[in-house]
Amino acid sequence: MEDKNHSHQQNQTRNDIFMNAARLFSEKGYNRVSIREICESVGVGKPTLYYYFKDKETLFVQLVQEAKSLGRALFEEFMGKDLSPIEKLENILRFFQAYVERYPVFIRFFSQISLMSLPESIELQISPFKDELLDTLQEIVKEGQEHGGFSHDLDRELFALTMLSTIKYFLHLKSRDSGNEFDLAGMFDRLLDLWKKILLET
Amino acid sequence: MEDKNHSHQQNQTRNDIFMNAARLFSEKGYNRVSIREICESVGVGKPTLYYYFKDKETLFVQLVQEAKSLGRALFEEFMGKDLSPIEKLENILRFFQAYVERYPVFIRFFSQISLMSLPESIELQISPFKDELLDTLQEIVKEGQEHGGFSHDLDRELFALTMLSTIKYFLHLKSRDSGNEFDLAGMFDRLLDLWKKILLET
Amino acid sequence: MEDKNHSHQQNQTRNDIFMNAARLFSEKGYNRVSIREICESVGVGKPTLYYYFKDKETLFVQLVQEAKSLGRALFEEFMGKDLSPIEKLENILRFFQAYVERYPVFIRFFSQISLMSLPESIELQISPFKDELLDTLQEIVKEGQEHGGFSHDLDRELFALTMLSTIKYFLHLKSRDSGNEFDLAGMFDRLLDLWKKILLET
Amino acid sequence: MEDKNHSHQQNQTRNDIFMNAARLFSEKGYNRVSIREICESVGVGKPTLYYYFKDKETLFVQLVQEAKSLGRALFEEFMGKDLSPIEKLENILRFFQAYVERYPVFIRFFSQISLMSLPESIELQISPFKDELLDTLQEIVKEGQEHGGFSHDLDRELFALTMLSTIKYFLHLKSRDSGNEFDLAGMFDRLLDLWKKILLET
DNA sequence: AATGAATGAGGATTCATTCAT
DNA sequence: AATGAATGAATCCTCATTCAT
Repeated sequence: MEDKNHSHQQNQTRNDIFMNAARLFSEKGYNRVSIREICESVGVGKPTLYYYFKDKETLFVQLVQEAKSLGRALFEEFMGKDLSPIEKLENILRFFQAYVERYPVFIRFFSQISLMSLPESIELQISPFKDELLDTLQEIVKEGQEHGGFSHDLDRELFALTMLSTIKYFLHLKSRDSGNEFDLAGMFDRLLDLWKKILLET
Repeated sequence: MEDKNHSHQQNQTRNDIFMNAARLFSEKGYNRVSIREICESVGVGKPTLYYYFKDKETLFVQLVQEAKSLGRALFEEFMGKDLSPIEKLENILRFFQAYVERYPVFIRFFSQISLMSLPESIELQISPFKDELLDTLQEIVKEGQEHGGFSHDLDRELFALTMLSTIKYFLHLKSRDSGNEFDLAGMFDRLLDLWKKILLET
Repeated sequence: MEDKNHSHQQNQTRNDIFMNAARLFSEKGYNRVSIREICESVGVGKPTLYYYFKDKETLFVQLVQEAKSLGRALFEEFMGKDLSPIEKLENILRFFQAYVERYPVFIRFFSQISLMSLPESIELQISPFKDELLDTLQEIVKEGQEHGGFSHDLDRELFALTMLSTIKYFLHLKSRDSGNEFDLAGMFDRLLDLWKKILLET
Repeated sequence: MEDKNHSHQQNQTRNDIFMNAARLFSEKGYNRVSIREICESVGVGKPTLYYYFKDKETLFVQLVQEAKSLGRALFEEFMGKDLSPIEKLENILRFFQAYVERYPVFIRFFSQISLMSLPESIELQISPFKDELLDTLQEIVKEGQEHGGFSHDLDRELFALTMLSTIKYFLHLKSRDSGNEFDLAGMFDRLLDLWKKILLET
């Protein structure tokens, strides 16, 4: 039990740094958050941060990886095997909703990443991740066209891109919505209706 | 004559600073471009920059305003009075194409703006501009539904948003496309086809 | 039994720190070796080092004293009572050869000491040791002049200094000779020949 | 005239930094002198130093080059063409005396260089300089043996090394002699006498 | 005997900005 | 209209050292 406590305490500081950094980065971007600022927000000295993270860059990259990893894990929960294409699209939107609710800090952080002006060294480490979602969306549409009743004369690639950009835009809006006025769930419902109308031919 | 020369020279330096700053900001973001870097790229001393621009912030804001203003002027050229809704949508895409071709630096800069992590002070000055385009798009769709043959049971607001985010996303991709491999014109053609198919009911 | 083991283990760690510190200091100088570096090279935590040594300074000074003390012990082996002055000179060179072979780390360390830029506090503790060798050399030459057949009109003090600086220079060269290309023994033989030629008048 | 003043003022600060840095480095070694310390000793802010010198390393390397270059220039003055080997040796010693008198700061700095523990990057830039003097000394002895009446059965290489190390040792002593108690000139006179006695066979 | 976690002080360097000229 | 020189404040990061366990 003592061991657990110990290990818990250990992770506590590290986690505090982690979460505060995520929040600050998502609020102000990489360059405008200083190590000092992070440390002050946590209430530790600078060397403590450097005890847990090699440097600012590493901290940031680990943050990205963590956000991705949590996202992927959550995504799995929503991606059952035997779903119809429409259900899959629905679940993708539900997944983002859930992500937003469960990790509000990370979604802001995550939705900002692609938009931040980052040091080149970081971009290189992050870029490989980019837009697996686009592939997923395309495949769903393809599947839908093949045996899901989706309209055949629809530009598959382009429509997937449209869906992707819209989702991202909504997440972007939500992440900037400090007063919780933006009803993401409602917007996603309407979005799904729109997609259905477009995709399903009569 | 001397005066003119003088004044021309004056504008020349100012303009050099302006354009180099635009290029650098669009390439690397606000925070990662230093005054020194801008001055070196122009070949003048730092006080020269401060002679023309109050400070870094002012330089940036003026840049935004200039890009907006040029954009608006160009937009007028494409927005004739007696156009059908579809033609209007087509022209909006043509306008962006033209903007990209005519002001390649500014489009990159402009497309970065919303994405940059900016000091709060700047954010406040810029935000009022945001997304007049969304209104325009909504009105076109509305007009189309009223007397343009557009599908009536389409979520107007949402579809406009979809269009907006897709355009932005394409401009974003184009602005990051260093090797000129991204065929914006072709994509816009396909996009217009897609929109037509969706909007025009049979 | 357990106690002995215990105590042995204790000395082992202490000794590991000691030797690694000696090596690192001799390779890079006092300031450029960090406590972290020493600890990492040994594979212990920093507090362990501080358990055995009060601080960096103390560690260094103890290192100097140890090197000196080992040197002195070895020196005694080479300084028999009934040696002729020439034999004494020869044995001094042999002593340094032996020191180099037996304590390669310490000789590097030792030869660096006088050259390192050290904190004042350390300098004060070390300086008293300086150059007992010079006195020894002078006395040998004096003895040789008095009843060893050494040339009488030789500047005793100065020649001793010449001998000292040459020995030191050779040790310095040897200590920097990573590839083991420098033949110290051979050089010392030649050096002894030279000295004989100079000291012994025909 | 104004221009000269201007340029003088300009060089004044730079030179102040230069000389203070030389003094501090020679007193305490590279690592233990901080940029802050140099700036405080001159009375300027840190950015001023960085205005004149790229970084600490560059400052140091330029210092070395300057000391070397001044040394070489002075050396030329002492190395006439038609000198006898003995006169050449004498002049080498006189040259060092002159150097010490004319550039007391630099001699300390210069004599310390080889002894300092420097960052590897600096050592690489400096090492090419090493010990042209040894070659010079060897050639003089060779010349003396061939037609200067120097003893033929003297180990040429070794004796040159002996001379070199002794000179260096004296300069080292002088550079550490804060109270000006060490009579370098007198020592050099005695040294020359010793060398003559050894080199010139009867 | 040894450790994980934390610290305060200080390191070199760069920033946007301004002065006198 | 333009410059060389200077600055205060901030940047990221590392140091030797220590506390509680």
